[in-house]
Amino acid sequence: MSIVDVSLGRNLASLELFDALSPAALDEVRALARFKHLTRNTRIFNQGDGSVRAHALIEGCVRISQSGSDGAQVVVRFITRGEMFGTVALFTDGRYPADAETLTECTEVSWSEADLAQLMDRHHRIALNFIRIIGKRLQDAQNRVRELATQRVERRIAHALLRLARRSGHRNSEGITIEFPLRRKDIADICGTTLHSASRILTPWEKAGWLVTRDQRLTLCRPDEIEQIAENGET
Amino acid sequence: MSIVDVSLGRNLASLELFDALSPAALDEVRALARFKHLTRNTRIFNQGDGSVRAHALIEGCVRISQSGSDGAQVVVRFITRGEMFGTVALFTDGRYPADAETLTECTEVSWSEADLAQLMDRHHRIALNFIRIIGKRLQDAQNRVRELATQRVERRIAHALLRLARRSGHRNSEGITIEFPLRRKDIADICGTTLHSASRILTPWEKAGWLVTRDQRLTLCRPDEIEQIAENGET
DNA sequence: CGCGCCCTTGAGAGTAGTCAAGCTTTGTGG
DNA sequence: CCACAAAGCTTGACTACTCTCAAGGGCGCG
Repeated sequence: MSIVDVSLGRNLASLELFDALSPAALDEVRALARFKHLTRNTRIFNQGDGSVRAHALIEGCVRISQSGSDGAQVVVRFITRGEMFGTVALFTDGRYPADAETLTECTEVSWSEADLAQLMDRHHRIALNFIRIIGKRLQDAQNRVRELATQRVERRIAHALLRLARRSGHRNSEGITIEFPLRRKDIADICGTTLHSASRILTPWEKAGWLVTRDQRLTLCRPDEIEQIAENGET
Repeated sequence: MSIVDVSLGRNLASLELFDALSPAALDEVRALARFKHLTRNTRIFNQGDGSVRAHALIEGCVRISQSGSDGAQVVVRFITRGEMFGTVALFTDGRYPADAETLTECTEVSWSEADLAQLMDRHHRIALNFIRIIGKRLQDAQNRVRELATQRVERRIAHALLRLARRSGHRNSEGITIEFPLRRKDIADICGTTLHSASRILTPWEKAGWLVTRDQRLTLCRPDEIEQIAENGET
């Protein structure tokens, strides 16, 4: 077993899907896994593609986005190290409902639908983990629906930034830096607004020193102020 | 076994969650089930309640709605005969994320979280069915996010009505009647708009003869016209 | 008959989208 | 290393969709 295998093996155990699995079971999981290294800005799958696989990210950042027949686009989710993606299509209609594209260099691992079904069959725990994961996603999605339906753009952006910071933020001397590259357009597509509105809202925040964009990375310097907006809808 | 038991037993087999289960397995399922009859406008559970159960509706209609801390409300989903509800909370945080209220007289059946886990453990098929069900819901939710983010109210209402008609519509001489009582406010809360906007949009459609409201039941007389609006965003 | 619930309609205001132009940063090739 | 192109961002002017506030009508029920 090479050094790479060892380290990947350890990483598999840290995926939520394989939480609390025995070493023997993990061996089986690893035997069926397909690892892949990807460069920046690579499509992993496209909306509508068949032959779906269950994916997990070992390292890097991936953007999941969905477009309607009219071309309008929303970002469904950002994926970071340790998270699963492409899971919605599994065991339902067998087509990816969204696109996945790498934002950085990535290492991903994936299993075919049939192999995953077999693993679940032999290790009941995996099925339960899977249920927990998509249950949480469903809650997230429903909260997002409520936000979109009831809150205004400024507040949605504040919420989105806080959520991203909480989930994938690194604390440093300036504040909390969100680890993946975010263009204004991405922020807009997360919040269901336009590039223009996003820009109009973020610029004053930058001017006020509440956040900084550098090299497409966002740092929240004053999360407290942004929290204010998220809560009250005003400064 | 009484006549009621027999008929309920048959009904259990028709629930998607217990699809393709052996008669023996269904017996186990039934043994752990708790049946309940409910009158109109009854709360089944409240947002935030603990000790969650897995629910399924044998007969009737239920509205699932969620409110934010500011009181704003959205309808998450309408449940009709044969569907599950209250599923999101299972195996995640153990609190209902929404309210459930009956819109008609109802018969529901439910299982405790522990009992369902045990059933899944013994009958792997149930877990797979469960995954399929919430996978589909997740897709629905994501599509809804996209609609809210990219489409205007009129189009969202058209889509919502068509979806409801497709899922719970009965064809008759006038058109397709949606089987549960829908107030204007409900339609608004489904589409993330206000009672006023919903009314302003629906009234012209009624005037044009595309739909009729009678006794809080909606009938789509001209689904083709509504389809037009859903597709093109114009008449 | 009066009250409550639901729906409709009008007027006005404001949020956010569209269109358009110019600026900054990044990347690439000479 | 510079020049130029491409991509991303900001900003202004304008428009319009949708919300808010307000008033009134219809219907059923006690």
